[in-house]
Amino acid sequence: MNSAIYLRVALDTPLASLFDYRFDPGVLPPEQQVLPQPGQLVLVPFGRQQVAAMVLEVLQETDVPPEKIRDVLATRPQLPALNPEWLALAGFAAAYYHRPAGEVMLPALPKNLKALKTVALDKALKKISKQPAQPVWQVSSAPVLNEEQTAVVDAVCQGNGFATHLLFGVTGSGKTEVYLQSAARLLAQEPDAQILILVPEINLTPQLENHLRARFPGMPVATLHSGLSEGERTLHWLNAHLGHARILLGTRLAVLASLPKLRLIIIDEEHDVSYKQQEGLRYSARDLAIWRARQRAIPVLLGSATPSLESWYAAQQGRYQLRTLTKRAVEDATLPLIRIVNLERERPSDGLSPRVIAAITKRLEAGEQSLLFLNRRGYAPVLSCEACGWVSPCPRCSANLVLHKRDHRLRCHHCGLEQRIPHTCPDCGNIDLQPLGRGTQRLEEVLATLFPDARVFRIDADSTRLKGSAEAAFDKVHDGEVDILVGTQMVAKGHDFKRLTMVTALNPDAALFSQDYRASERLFAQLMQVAGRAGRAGGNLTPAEVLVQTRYPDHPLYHALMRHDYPGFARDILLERQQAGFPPYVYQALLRAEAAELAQAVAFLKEASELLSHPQVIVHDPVPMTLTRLANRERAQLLIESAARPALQAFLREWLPALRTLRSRVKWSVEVDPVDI
DNA sequence: AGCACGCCGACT
DNA sequence: GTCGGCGTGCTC
Repeated sequence: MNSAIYLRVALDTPLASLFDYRFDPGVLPPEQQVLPQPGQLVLVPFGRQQVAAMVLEVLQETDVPPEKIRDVLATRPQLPALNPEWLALAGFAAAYYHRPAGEVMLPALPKNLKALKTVALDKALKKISKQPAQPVWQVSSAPVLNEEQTAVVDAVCQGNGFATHLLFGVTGSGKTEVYLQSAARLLAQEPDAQILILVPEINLTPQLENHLRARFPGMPVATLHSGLSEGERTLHWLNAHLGHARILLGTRLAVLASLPKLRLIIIDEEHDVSYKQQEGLRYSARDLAIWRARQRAIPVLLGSATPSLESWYAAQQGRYQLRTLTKRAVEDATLPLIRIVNLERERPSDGLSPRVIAAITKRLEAGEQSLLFLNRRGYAPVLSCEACGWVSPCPRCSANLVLHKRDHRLRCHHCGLEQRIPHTCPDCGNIDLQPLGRGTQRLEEVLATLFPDARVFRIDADSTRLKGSAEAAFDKVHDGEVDILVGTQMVAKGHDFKRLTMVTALNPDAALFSQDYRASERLFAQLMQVAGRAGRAGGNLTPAEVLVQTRYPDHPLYHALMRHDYPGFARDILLERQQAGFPPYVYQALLRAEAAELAQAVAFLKEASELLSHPQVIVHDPVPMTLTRLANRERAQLLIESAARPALQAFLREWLPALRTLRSRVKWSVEVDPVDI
């Protein structure tokens, strides 16, 4: 007879299996002797480490040989179990992206819950127990919605069960107000409902949080994003988990938060690439959010001025409900006039065409702001030797080192390598090395020379490296201490600059002919978004103007942009995608391999590609990645496609275990629904 | 992934 | 004679 009890747990390890441990209350302190339930955390020995584990099953017996079985070290009875719905969500994510369940579940929990010591957890729980049980909140006065907005709020709130609403509206059409009033109505109707609001990058878009706090005084709002301290993260996560927080505002990682009373999910800027995790578990927060809404039979509201083509296509097919806002909701505000500057005719000097210089001058005279958008940081993308053609290569990557003049460095934007700037050409000894091309630092320098009395300011990843400095930089622009703002895509997001009436995209052409078929979709979204920075306030200002400098003035993308015609652009691109057999008309997965030698990586992929076939799945030939060498590793990839998602999934379920049996020194990984190919 | 164990080259 | 290179194997 054997009366032992076993717990089957998930661990944060790449190993595909679950692990069984003996639960022996006799070895535990009295308060930890109660049997843990599925969804609860325990601590277990694993190898020579002690790790947190998620309980998935309580077992009376186990197949694991007795000599291997070890005892649970500690339990966490003070932490209520994650509910079966959450376990199912994490389980789905693990299965869909083909990673072990523990690799999804455990990283989704705050570190303080997983630590050996419980002091931080207990402290947070104590703090929460002192919060008012029934917080009193109200709704401060809200703008009256127009008809279109009202219809969306009605549809979202009155709908029964699961529905995906795609809220399509240009910048300034009042999407935020739809979010706020949908939230207000549901929270008023249901005393314990919770709402999840996802935003791309909370650090760059603090405005929604400010709006929420202003609109709902007293409302328990929790936030989750990478900028929180561990203490804050624990507190906010627990408030969501225990049902106290009524609104959870967060970045993509918040999609895996525990929200037992979740009633509505809102995804702002749903097309934004930052919803896709790009390392570790490469999940799409948008896709998981939609799965989660379906699971709970609740509505999900996706908002964008330039929806992802996946979402737009789903709306065309009727899988999503398209809700369009056609009017600018802000009084007086009009769409900015977008004009093309033909660089073949209007010759630029130092990257600035005469028309752009005139437009800046006009804003300076009017005391208004200009924004110059250049998606390339650093001083110049390469340093070159005109004598022999040498162009500052990165010794570790198949890329060039970028000149950062101010800190006298050459820097690789891919692997982070830094070098001093050489005085002579390493190849031929020539002393005349020239910066080639233009980055934001050089543009800043050019503008300072051209407009000596103007206050020129740059915002990019380099100028905002320190914590909090991005916010300070944006404040400076808001406070009118800047006349000409130079920025990368960082400035395209979220911020409304009240006195900004001119925006120029300096050099957007590169994306038109990129290898990556998604580049034009991203470019259109980016230009629409950056154009939306101009002229949001209306009033007594110069009419807003957006200039796009290009050598391809007849490109259809720019023509659609001038017409503010996302639907037209999307129609063209979808047709191209359909003809070329690209997503959303096919489903893809990518097998990536890296090794010291490219041939090893390719050989591994070749062998992998011959391992298995499936009638509905196409396995392409291995190819080197666009950036073949990264940090001295040679990389190649293999594309797998199918017109049917279940077929692709079935193939991967069989194929990946077989790949693991190929004993190879090559490091490999699989990505489902890749965005960068 | 960690973290062992394990067998071959350059140092005190 | 040891320190340490990373190949191979295991983690309930």
